[in-house]
Amino acid sequence: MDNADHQHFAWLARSFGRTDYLPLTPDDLEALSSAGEYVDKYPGTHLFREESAATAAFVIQSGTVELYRTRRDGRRVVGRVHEGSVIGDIAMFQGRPYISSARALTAVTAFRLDRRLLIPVLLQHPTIAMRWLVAGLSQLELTQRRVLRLMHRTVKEQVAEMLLDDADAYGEVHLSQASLATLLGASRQSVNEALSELRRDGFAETGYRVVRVIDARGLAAIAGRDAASVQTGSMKH
Amino acid sequence: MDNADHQHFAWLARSFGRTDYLPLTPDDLEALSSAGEYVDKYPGTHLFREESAATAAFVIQSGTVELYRTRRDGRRVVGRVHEGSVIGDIAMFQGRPYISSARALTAVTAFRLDRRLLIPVLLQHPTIAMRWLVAGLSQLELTQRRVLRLMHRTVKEQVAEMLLDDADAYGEVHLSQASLATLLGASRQSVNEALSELRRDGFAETGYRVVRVIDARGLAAIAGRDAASVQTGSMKH
DNA sequence: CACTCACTGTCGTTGCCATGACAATTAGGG
DNA sequence: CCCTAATTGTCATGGCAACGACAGTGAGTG
Repeated sequence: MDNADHQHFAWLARSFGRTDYLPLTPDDLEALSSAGEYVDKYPGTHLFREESAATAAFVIQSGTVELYRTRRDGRRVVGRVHEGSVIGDIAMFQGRPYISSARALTAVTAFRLDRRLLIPVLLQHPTIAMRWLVAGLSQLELTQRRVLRLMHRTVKEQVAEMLLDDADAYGEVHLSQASLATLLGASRQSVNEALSELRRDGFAETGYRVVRVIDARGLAAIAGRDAASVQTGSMKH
Repeated sequence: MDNADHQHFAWLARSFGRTDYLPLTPDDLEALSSAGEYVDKYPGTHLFREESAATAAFVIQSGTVELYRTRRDGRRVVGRVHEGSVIGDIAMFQGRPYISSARALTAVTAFRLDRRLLIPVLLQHPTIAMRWLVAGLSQLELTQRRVLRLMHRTVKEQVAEMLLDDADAYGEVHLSQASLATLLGASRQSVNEALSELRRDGFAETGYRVVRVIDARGLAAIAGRDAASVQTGSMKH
């Protein structure tokens, strides 16, 4: 497992955990109800583990799931997902192993869609299958575009862009600086250096495994975006 | 249109023109025959143009098609495709504009699959639709992995890898150094510098709009497929 | 056969960032 | 409540590549 592959998997796992990737509606789930069942997970237990065969996809109903990958030098958390998210679906469709592990952080209820049961049902509901797969295509393309947008910019610009894209509802990004560095393909030291400057200039605050966005407009300026595309909701006064 | 987007589109166009992306079999085409018709194109005429609505996908039956993108500073050829290739399909499924222009270089016969006719037929043949879309997903993922594999290596290593991956049956890559630079996200000068060294060491020859692979093994060694040079440098992150 | 445009080939300068080394701080388990 | 592992914070060094500038060469056109 070399570094580029690790980065690839980290992005994919993170990408498909995003709140804007919600390929299935409640109506869809209703139609697919015969292809799976509800499962309850205690905190700390796994929905699936990386490298194992992707026999099922999961739709989170309630609770929080942590996505991470393991390497020689330890775990790297790549993201957290909540209700509505669909995880493990792309690996399942491709018949590949899961690209990340998924572990319940809180008590979790999920709808488990078993591959063997799901495929025949999808063949009876081809519109759902096509919407789902097209959503996956779009998400993959978006991810690639994000990666390429980050490629040839300074680490400071990359960090600023990353913070804007990945901040949660409280303006916080719950990733270690090492995880950020992995996603950006930069060194931990450079990320730290960039965060130091952002902190000094009052754009962000840093803590243990967390970065808080303070001034989204300032970050957007650094990231080289036009201010119109900032997603904070507090933009319009 | 900024540079990262251009690079993104160039990779996608190139990716889906690859000989290993052949999502449809002759049997599939037989089943889909009512969704389109054969079209003949004279050399120099276009199958489709970038930015226009993707109303159809094309399956090349015979002849050579050139894929290129246009920028302020001129055309950039991103690849050439031959019989069996399916082009324009991903944009069509997503309902997005074409990401590149496709122009016949020789006399070309293609099967044109019109979106409005195709979708209903695919809903009657959901297995074909699912295979097609899953092939698209895999191709996109492969592309992203290729991009990330190239990211944190020297330009010389990137060029070596690119030549190996993209050489045709005669060991030739028909791209200008500027096009290579765009795909790699490097400067034209650096690509030229790298090619100079490869030429000096007898691994490749360069000409006008063409690079010939002379010593594939030597290039493979430079591309970092030996464990020594790559692994040590990428341990830490 | 001019003439133009696109492309190749080179040279300095400048600056960003990977790397290694090490101290300080925080979490979480026993 | 200690103790270890994980994480953050900082510095010096060296190397690669972007950038600007410009000369030389190939290809197509009228």
